[in-house]
Amino acid sequence: MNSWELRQKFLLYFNGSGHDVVPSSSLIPAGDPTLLFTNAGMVPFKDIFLGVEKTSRKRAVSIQKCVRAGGKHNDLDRVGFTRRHHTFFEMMGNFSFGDYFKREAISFAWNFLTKELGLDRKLLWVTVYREDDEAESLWREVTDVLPDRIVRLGEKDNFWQMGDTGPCGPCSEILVDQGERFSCGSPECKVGCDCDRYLEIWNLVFMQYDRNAEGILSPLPRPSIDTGMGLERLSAVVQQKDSNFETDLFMPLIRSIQGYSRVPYGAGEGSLDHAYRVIADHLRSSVFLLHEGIAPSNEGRGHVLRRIIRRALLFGRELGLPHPILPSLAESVANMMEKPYPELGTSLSRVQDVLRLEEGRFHQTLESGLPLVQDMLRTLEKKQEKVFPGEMLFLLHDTHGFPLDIVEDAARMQGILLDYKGFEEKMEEQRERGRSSWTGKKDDFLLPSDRLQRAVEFHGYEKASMQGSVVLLLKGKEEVKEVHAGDDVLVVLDRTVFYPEGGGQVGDVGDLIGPFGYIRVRGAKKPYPGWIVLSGEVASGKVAVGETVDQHVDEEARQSTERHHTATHLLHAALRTVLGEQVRQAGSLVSPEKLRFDFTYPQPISPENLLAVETLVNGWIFRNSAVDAREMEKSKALEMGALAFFDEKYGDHVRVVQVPGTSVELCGGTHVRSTGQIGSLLILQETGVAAGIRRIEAVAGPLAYQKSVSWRQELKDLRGLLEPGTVPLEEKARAILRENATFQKEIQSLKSRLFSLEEKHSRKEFLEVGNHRLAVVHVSLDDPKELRTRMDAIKSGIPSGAVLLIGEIGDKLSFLGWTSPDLGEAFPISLWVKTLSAEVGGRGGGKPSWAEGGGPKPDDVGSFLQSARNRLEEAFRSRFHMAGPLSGRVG
RNA sequence: GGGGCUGUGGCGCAGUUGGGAGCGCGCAAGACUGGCAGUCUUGAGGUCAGGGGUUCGAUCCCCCUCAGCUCCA
Repeated sequence: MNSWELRQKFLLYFNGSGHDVVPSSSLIPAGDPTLLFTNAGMVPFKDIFLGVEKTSRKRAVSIQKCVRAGGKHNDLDRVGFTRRHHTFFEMMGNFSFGDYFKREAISFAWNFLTKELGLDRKLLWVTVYREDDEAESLWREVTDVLPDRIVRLGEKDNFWQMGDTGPCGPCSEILVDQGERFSCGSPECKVGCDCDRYLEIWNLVFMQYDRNAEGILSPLPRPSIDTGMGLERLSAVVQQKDSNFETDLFMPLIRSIQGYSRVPYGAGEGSLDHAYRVIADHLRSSVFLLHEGIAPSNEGRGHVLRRIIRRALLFGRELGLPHPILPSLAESVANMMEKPYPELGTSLSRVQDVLRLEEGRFHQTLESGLPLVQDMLRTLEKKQEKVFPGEMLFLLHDTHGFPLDIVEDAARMQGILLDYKGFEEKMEEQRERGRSSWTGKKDDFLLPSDRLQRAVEFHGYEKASMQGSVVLLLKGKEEVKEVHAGDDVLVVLDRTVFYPEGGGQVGDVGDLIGPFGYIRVRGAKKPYPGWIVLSGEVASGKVAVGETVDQHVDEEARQSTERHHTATHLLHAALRTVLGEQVRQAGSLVSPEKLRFDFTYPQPISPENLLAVETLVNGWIFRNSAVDAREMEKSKALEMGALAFFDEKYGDHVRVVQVPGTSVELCGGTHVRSTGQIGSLLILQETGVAAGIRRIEAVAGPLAYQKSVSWRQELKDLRGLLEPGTVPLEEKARAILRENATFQKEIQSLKSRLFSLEEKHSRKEFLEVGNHRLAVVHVSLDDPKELRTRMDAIKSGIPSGAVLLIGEIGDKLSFLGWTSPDLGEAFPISLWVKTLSAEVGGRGGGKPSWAEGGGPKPDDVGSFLQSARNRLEEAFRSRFHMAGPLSGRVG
């Protein structure tokens, strides 16, 4: 029986007994920031069991896709090395919400296994909770389980709870005896043993208690049922396979992988079978996670995904798989899962793109890191050392993102150990740096949160000015009763129109006008929930606690901020429309000057897409839709599909800002009344801020207009300068650049011809000693590089000899010396360059046969040159008169 | 938010006491070869990411900006 038939049978069986078939929900748990991924079949029903969500549904059946990886207890490392561990799996389950209880649950499960699937009851065992007599007697009553096959176990195995408090209860498991050969061999081996012999296939949870904070259990009014049976395990049992990986849920994929490797897959027996299993498992989870819009990144879910993908690639190396390999294997997954999950096909090409990108990135990482590892290992070998330094490990990890597993593998072959302790120390330093830079910014607020009896009322959504009375005053860090002109102050009013910094929106600025003085407000913050603290400076007079002040928010700044804030929401929606749902807000800054929006996306946004986003936003602005902002219950907001982010905390009542048909977000900020007020949006730049996170900066309203005016002016000025006539400006500019390049080259070649002509005329002035020639040439220059061109011209006429070029440029002298290769040793010109440079107060040096130097021009250039020439000639003459047989003075 | 690394012909990369910008592939022309594959010769192609500083002189050292990678928060 293949897995597809198994799915059908399961759903049909329970549907036939009154269960609604509920399709698998997303791998990203909706509205549950505590959970990284959906990791059990009951996750979508959690709120029902907790009593938070009301439903008319009494019974449900589902096959829920799940991911277990990352988080606290993560056994990612074990996947592939056991028969049963997976990162991605499917959980079949039937659920009762206060409807049937133990009797039916037991009966349904037993009947399905023995009657529907025809499993032999002689192979089945049952466990119940130590104190659950009811369950044991029910097993005896409603099933024909063999009497000696019921085992009682303790809380560890057979008591289930969701959290420290809340619904919980005993559970009961059905196990399959796989036979002697799966046993660990211990004489103690029996049900409950960790080995593979007794395989748990179905867990029936009897939710019957509610545990309160003190740990006391009280009976639930409406006990419920939650069961879970892994599709992979059941398939292995039904298909009589030794491991989950041999079933039709994995084998097509494993065979695809095999097509790319020379290493055969040995059905659990081969030496590299674990690599096959890791890759197959990880591909399943990667494809499903990517399908959900999760992108590989450095944090949270994306980080887990990246680790999974990279781990698959790591094992791909063991099998010698080619690159890129993941995109084609992803297709195998999509094909294999086509029947239950046809939607995989629609996202396949996007999934493949991301995989290709990530694979390439990983490859790059390896290529940059591997040489470093090899070098280090060679060095260690030379030094006969056996420990790979932690500092190097840290460098590999921190700078190159290099997987340490690979280092360990490579090191092991030389018997070298890794200094993980040193690595951890470096890592801790890094963490400390991060922490201190973080908390260092946080200015601590001195007063305790209960210093304020009543929460500050916020009226900034409706108006920009109102009265309020002064409740607290701080001068610097000290609480005072009265503040005076020039003081830096913090002010708390009983009610305020000043928006406190939050949700990315900066705090308002404005004025407080009291009876005896006024304060210029620079910003507002929210040090604790319910507090709003204004900061500013007393501009004149004095202000005291208890006084009533007129508050005025700077409306121009506020309006500009509001335009930017609403524009941010539109931008977010447009990005999701153009680039896809994987775009997720990763940070935002909304100020009067501009908006800055960070979001997850794996690569730079193409100019076309950026334009498309900008056009879309402006279209929405011109449509002038009303912006609706109101408070409502959180559950209702989520039902509307409001975008909420996991790093934000919201109470039961939330504020929802909606542009009908375009954008719905939970947001506490202030907004324009209708999109038309934004005027227009102009994207200024798109940049990267970290791997996988892009940043867009933009301006709206008058600022956008001003910006475009200044761009127009720049263009106009350029046109005025370049005078393109009817030719497009860019083309004109290119033409000028091209022309310029040609001129440069022509000048170069003209100069070198000129220099070689000059050189021919002056050749007769060269000093000749035997076959050797010496030239000391003085020239004036515009560009120090010209010396080289001149040198080329001169030395081409000197087969053997030396040249010293002295260039005058501005108020400096510049020397360039050359000797032919045969004289390099005999007459090292570098010494002369060095000496002469020092004489004029500069420095110089180089190789014996080629040296440069220079310094400030001496007062009497003429006599310096003369002296230099004389000394050089003298040295040259004496050197070669004595040395050479060609000196002409033989005998 | 805070660190680390990288940026050199179209592509992949070298380039240490700071002293003439290089290699491989690709491209163009020519030669060898019966043809192909190939070999050889010659050549074109560079704001050394951009800007500033130190210096007689900067691809190299220092500072800033931009881009990419990466770790921490």
